[in-house]
Amino acid sequence: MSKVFLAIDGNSLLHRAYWAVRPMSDKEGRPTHAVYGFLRMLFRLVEEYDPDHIAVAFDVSEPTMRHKAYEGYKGGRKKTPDDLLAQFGTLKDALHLLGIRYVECPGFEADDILGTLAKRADFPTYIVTGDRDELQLISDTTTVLLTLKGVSETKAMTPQTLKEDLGLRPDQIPDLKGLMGDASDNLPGVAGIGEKTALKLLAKWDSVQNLYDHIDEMPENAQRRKLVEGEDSAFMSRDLAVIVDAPVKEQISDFAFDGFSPEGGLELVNKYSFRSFADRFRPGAEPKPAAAAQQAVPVCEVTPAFLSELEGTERLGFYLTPEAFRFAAGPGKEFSIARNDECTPESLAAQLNDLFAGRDVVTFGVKDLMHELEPCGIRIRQFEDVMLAAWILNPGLGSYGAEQVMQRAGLEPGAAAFLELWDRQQREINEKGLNYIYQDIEKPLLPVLFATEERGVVVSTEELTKLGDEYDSEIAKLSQEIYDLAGEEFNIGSPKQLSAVLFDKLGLKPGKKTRTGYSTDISVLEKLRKDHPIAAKLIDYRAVAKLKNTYIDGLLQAVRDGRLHTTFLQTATATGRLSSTEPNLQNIPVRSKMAQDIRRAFVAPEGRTIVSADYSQIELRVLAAIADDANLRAAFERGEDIHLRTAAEILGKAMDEVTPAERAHAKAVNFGIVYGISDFGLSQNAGIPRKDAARYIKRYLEEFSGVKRYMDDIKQQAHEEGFVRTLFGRIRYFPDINSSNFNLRAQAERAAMNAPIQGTAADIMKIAMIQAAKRLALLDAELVLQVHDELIVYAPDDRVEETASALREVMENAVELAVPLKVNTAWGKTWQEAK
DNA sequence: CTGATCACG
DNA sequence: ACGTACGTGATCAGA
Repeated sequence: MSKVFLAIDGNSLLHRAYWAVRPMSDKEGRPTHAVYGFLRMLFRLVEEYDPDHIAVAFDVSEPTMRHKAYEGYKGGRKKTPDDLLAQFGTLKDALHLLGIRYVECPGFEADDILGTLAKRADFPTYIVTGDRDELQLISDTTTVLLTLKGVSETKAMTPQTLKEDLGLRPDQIPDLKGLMGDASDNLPGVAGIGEKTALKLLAKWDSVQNLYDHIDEMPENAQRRKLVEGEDSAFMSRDLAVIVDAPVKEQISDFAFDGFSPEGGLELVNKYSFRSFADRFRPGAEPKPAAAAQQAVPVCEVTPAFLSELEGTERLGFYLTPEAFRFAAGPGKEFSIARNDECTPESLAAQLNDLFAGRDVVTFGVKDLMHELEPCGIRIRQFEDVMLAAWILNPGLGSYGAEQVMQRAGLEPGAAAFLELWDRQQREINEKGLNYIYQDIEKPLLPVLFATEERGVVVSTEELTKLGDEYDSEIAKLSQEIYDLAGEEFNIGSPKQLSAVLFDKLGLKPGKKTRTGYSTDISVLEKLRKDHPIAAKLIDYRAVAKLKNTYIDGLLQAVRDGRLHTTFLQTATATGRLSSTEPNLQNIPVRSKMAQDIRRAFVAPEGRTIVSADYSQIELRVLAAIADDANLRAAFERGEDIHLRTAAEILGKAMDEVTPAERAHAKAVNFGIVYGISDFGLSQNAGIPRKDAARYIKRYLEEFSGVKRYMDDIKQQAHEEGFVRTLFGRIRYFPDINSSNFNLRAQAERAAMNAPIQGTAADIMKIAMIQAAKRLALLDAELVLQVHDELIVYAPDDRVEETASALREVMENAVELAVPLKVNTAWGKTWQEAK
C-alpha cells in the first residue's frame, strides 16, 4: 500500500467552514458549525484519499516574521468573529479526540508549516486549503486540494492543472501576488494591476525580477508607468507571499494515522451534539471503505466477460470520473475501466465506441463529456442527459451540478444512479407533457451547441491590445481629472470611497440608497451632472474602465489560438434561454461608440464573411400570438413600425403625428409590457412622471385588450397551478406566487407574465438553430454565436448572400405562429460591419 | 463570498 | 400601502 500524507491548513479550512455552514450549536450552546463543516470535509477526504499520515496546521496569534517585515501585513483584516474564535479550541479538542495530531509553530503561519512538512515527506502529499497562496507548494509529489464552494468540494491542483488554469508554474505564485496584491493579507501589489493583467505580464516576463530587469523594453504607456510607480511594493509583496521553512519539531512519523479513534469519536459526538456523525463511530459499524476500494476492479480492456454482461442492453449508464470510465447495465451490473492521464489510447477509444454504438448512453452533462472525449476519438451519438432532464423538469433551481441534482434525487452520482434517475425522469417528462421540449428541442440542440463552442469565434488580439493601450491612457487621464476635482486620490472603483467623496466631501445630494450605503450608479451620477463636473468624468471613467477590464483584458485572457470558445450553458436560466460563460459572448458591447471599436476586433477568418441574422421584435410578436390580440397581430401583419403604432394607440393620434419622443416613450411601454409592467418602473425607465406612466399603461391595455386578457389569465393560472408554460410546453414554476410577502408575490407575478413570452422566443430560436445547423452545413457555413434573438455565422466569401437568405428562411419559418416572424440579415468582415 | 455596478437580449 | 420592470454573467471592492 503506497503512502499518502494529508496535510490540512486548519485556519483556512475552519474559516471557510464557518462561512459556508449554517450556524449551529451544541447542547451547551457552544457554536459548532465551523467545526462540523471542517470534520465533514475531513471525513470525506479520508475516505477519498485513504491517508496513512494526517497533520493539521494552525497559525499562532502572535506576530509572525511577516508582521516584522511589513507592519501593514494582514492589516485592515476584520477581526475574527467571537463565535469563530471559540471554535478553534473546539476543533483542537475534536482532533485530539479523533487521534489527529495538530501542529503550530510560533512566528510562522500554517502555510509555512505545511510547506515544510510537504518538503520533508518523501511520498505523495495532499495539502488541503482554501488559500490560493499555497499553490506555490505544488510539486510532482505535492498536490494542493483547493476547497471550492465553501468546504463542499475540492479541486486537485497539480503542476498541470495550475498551468491550465493560470498558465503559471508553482514558483510564480509569489510573483503573481507581487503584481496583483492580495486583499486578505493586505499586500498592495502594484496599484492598478489586477489578476488578469498580472497573469498576462507573467506569461510574457516570467517573474517580477525579470520584468523589472527589462522594463525599458516595455511600451511607454500607462501600464509601464504603473509598474514603475509600484516597483518597491511589487518586490515587497512578492517577498511576503513566499512561503518559508518553519522550524517544525515534529517528524513526519509523528503524524501516522490508522483510522479515527472510535471511542474518541463517540465522545466527540456526545460532547458537541454531532448526531449526524454518530453512525461512523457506533460500535460494530463497518468502517466506510475508501473510495479506491469502492470502485469495481478496474479492467484495463473490454474483456469478453465484460461484453457478455452487456449483451442485449440498450441503455448504458455512463459516468466519467478523473480516474475511470464507469458503466452500468443495471443495478449491481457496474464496470469500470481505468483512465490514464494522457489521452486514451486509440484501441480503447475504438472499444468504447463499440460499447456506445447502438446504445442509449445515459449520463450527466453530455456536452462537457463531448468536449472531453471527442478529442480522444470517443463519440457519444445517442444519449439521455439527466442534467438536461432535471433542468427541463424544474428550471428555476439555479444550479444543476451533478452533486446537487443527484442529491435532490436522493442518489449518489454514478453510472447506475443515472440509469435509475433517467427512468424516473422519463416518466415525469411524459406526464408533464415535456417530451417535445426534451426530445425535439434540447436534445438535438446539444450537439449544435457543442460544435459551436468547439469552433469558437475569431478575435484580433492585435486590435484588442491596441484598443487596450488607448483606453489605458484615457483611464489615466480621467482618473487624474477626477482626483483634481475631488481634491484627493482615492479608489474610483470603490463605491464606498466614491460615495464618501461625492456625498461627504463634496456635499452632493445623495439619490437612491443601497443596502450598504448611498448608491453611486449611473442614474445617480446622471442626476448629479448639473451640480458638479466630477459626475460627467465619473460616467466616462466607468464606461472606459468597464470596457477595458471586462472586454479587453477579459477577452484577451480567454483567447486560445486566435479564437474565443464560450460555453453555452443549456441548463442555467429559468425561462429556457441559453446563457454564455467564460467568456460571456452574449453581452459584448454594442450601444456605444467604444462598443463599435470592440466589435471591430471580432473579425472573419480568411476567406469568410460574418453574417448576422436577428429576429425583429420577436418577443412582441410572440406576445401578439399567445395573447391572440387582434390589434397587435394586425399591426405586425401590416408590417408596421410597432413602437410608432403603440404610440398612436395610446395617444389616440395618427401614426404620422407621433413625435420621436413619443415613439421613445411607447417603446419603453412595449418593453414594460413584456416585463410585467408597473407605472413606477415605466416612469423610471422612460424618465416621465409616474402619473403619465400610469396613463400610458391604462391606455395600452384598453387598446390592446387581448394583451390585458392574457396578463390576467396567466397570472391566475400561475396562482392556481403554480406554474406557467411556453407555447411549446416548457414549464416554469413560481414557488413564491402565493407568498404572503407582497414583494415576493408581486415579483413572481411579473416573472409569470414574462416567462411564456421570453421562453417561447427562446424555444423558437432553439428550433431555428437545429434546422440552421443542417442547412448551413450544406453551404459550408458555420454557426459561431447565438445572442438570444440573433445568430452569427461564418459564410464562405462567395456564398454570403446565399447564406443570409438561407438563415432568414430557416429562422422565419422555424415555427408556425399566428403572427409572421421577421428576420433581418447583415454581413461584413467584422461583427461591427455585420449590423 | 456577497453586493454593487454595468454589459447584453 | 406594500416597492418596483424580465432574463443573464464578469469584474471589483471589501469583508
